[in-house]
Amino acid sequence: MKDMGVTAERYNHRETEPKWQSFWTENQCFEAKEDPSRPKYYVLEMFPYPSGRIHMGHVRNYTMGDVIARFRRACGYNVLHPMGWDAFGMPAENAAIERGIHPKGWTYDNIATMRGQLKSMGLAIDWSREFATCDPSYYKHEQAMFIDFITAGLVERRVSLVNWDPVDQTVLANEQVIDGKGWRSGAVVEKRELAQWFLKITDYAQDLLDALDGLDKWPDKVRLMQKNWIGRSEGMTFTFELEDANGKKLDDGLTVYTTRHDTIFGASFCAVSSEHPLSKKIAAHNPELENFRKEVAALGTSEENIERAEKKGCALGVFARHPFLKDVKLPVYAANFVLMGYGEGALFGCPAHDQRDIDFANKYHLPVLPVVAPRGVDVASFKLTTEPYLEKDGEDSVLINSNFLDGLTVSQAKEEVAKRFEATGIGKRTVNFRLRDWGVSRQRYWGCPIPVVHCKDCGIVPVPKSQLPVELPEDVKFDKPGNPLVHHPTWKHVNCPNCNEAAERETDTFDTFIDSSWYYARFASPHDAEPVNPVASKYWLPVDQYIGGVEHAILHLLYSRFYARAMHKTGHLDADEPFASLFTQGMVIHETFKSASGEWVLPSDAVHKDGAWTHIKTGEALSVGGVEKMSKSKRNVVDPDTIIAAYGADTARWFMLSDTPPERDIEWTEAGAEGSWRFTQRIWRIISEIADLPNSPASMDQSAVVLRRVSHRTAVSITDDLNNLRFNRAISRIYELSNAIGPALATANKTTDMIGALREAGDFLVLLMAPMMPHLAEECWKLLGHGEAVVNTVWPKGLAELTAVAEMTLAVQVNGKRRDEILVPKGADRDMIEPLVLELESIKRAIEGKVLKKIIVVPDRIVNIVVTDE
RNA sequence: GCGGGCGUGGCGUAAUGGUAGCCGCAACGGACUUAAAAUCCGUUUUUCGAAAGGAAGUGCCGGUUCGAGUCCGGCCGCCCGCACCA
Repeated sequence: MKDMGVTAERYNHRETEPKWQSFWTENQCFEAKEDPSRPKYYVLEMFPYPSGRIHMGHVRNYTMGDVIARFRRACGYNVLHPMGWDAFGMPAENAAIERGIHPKGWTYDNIATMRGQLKSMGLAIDWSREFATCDPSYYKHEQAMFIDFITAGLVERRVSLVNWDPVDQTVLANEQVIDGKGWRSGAVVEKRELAQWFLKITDYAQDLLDALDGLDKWPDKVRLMQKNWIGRSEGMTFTFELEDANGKKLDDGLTVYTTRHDTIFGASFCAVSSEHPLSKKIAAHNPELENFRKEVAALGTSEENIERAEKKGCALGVFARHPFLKDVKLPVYAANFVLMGYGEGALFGCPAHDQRDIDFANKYHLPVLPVVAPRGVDVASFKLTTEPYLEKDGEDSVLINSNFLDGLTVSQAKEEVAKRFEATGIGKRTVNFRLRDWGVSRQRYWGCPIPVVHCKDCGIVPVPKSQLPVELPEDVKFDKPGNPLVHHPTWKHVNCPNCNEAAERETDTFDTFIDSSWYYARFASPHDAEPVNPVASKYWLPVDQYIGGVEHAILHLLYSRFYARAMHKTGHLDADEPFASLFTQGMVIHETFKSASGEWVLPSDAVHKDGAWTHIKTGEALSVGGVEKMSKSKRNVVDPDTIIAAYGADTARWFMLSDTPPERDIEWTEAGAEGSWRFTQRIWRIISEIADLPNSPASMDQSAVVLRRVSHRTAVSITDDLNNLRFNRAISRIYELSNAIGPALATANKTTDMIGALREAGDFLVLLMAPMMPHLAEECWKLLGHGEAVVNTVWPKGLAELTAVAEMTLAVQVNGKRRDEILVPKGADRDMIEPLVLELESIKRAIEGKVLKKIIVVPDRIVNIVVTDE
């Protein structure tokens, strides 16, 4: 180990930080090895997309993970803290299209830059496990597992409706469709049917829902969001008989899904999706309906449009027979609000008890018959016109106008209808989920190739595992719209692995969410020949603490949970849940400024003068925008490199952890950063002064005990705070400890015992802050004369004799209002306390002339004297 | 529309149902300095008071409790998620 050459003159982060980073690397401090004799701790932050440079959000995220990693390590855990790159995706391809750079070069260049930036933060990461998802050595396992998924029945290929950009020749995600137009091309987006690959996540809908209960270390909010997303509902599917306008029975029936079978007597129409087979069939010889279908398709898929669109329908000219009332016929419409993808793509409308149905009924002059009403209401006069009656929680409602259901409650009526449907065989109880199967095909180059071959004789043939990976060709051009893999002269032409005849590769690539659905497991054995090594994964998994943005609450986290189950089923993993504990951190936000002309102005160019903001150069008046998430477009981004260069990584880390609770948005301020920087200097001064003191043992002498108590109690509370990810509290405890050391240092005549306490306090201060400011801690530790590095030093424990409390100050209240306080031994009981408080002058005054009712004594908490006026 | 969360000094925040405002930022006063910066010491919820000492106070109204920032009910405001899911 080389001499680190510490001097006490100044703290120079520019020299110190790289020095200790090299030290940690050279000594392989953070390289994790399986060791069954020690408890493991796997801490993981959501890995970054290599977009170019790290931003403050990364700094915050990785600092939190790093504090946990270093803290757990000091506590004796065998810590795994890896880093990698979510490296496939559209921005690389866009860079290629816009600037003629190859996606691969662009991506790996970005990775190199960002790796350097992350290293400058001094993260305790095992870099030997690093990989990028665009490495063929990673995605080949993804391909192999996909083939296993096919064998296991977890994959389906089917035609589905997609948003198609006719100019860019590609499928767009819903978020990429803006006002019905492609976000890049501006072309009007079409709906098109394409054969797509799907992963059957719906097979696990119930399990994914049920298992949420066991994820008790996940935020309730995320669990609830997933629950709503899975969207389980219990209802019935049943079939109406259909007839034409002349009353002639048709061969087809109409099967609908409903959760409100109790309202069947209030039904006044049926509606099907315009994509429903019945609608398509009739449209073939009904031009009006065909026009309607086109109109619905042209509306696009943007949610905004859907929300604004008027409820519209087109009569099909057929009628559904009411299942219980043989003379009642319900007109059937194709309607723009019926989703083909949910239930049966068909429903019956009960206008009296559904807002959407009543809107539709009013438009097409259909009856509105209430069938549920508050118990005791006058049935004859209970009428509804524009607002449906919706039963509220706890309200006592019963069925009316409903034949054999009259007088039953909603749940009784549901049960009765269900029994009758089941008895006659026209319907059955059904559970439906909102969750859709996961479409994983993307018509993109920069993604993992889907490892199948299309053979005109053999059909779809998986690529044999021995031929994996199916590597992306590098010699592609982006001169034409669409997927370059389709235009590549040779790549897609292969022989069928089955019959050896000429065949074609699948040119679609995987959704990048697949890449990020199992990377955490690959980190357990990143160089293994199998996707996941069973011994390593058994030891390291699940991830003990996962940290990332709440924006991934649904997709990434749900896909990962599904993927673990799919890997379990195919023998790749021995667990179902990837992340035992989840933490979602807040964003980094910053003030914004706008010029009179409406242009965003850099916050660093805004100066506050005489109560108004002006531009530092032009003097132009500026308006203050909101405090918002850092974004390039609003020009309120702060570059971590600049901050680290100016103040050092420790200051940046400290600021990202302090003041604001980690789950909330934190505002970046220059003043806050300077405050953090000043504190690093203050620590350095304090430690330098302590280091100049002679060596002296910590004793229990009275002059030492006061400070020693602070040190030891701080250790206890910081341990608790870090175990619970309350970084902001841990930091305020560090401030308190340094505030206690300052005055003690300033005392002119220090006893030997006091010096011992000070030296101990210095040690505690350094060790306790080390997870947050690791470089400064190492430098201080060295300065204090310790031979071993902080990184190899165990976490300090508070001694019981110093953390124990002997005396307590209890508040003394009169009628709940604080009047005085009293110092008593810990555990003092009523008999001891009562006489004491009644002797207090302030209490005597407060209860004078009143009648004493009782005295509440809660030992070690409070005393409350209850008095009345008479 | 449905679901969830949050309202505490000038600001960020703290407070197992038990002395509201720890800690930080900012501001102000003082020390050091030729001066400034840095540093150190102090003040800083509002209000009455010279002081001692009072009074009010955690968005608003009510409830439970000896005691409510915290629990319950109802409003008001802000934020987030989902959104034609039959």
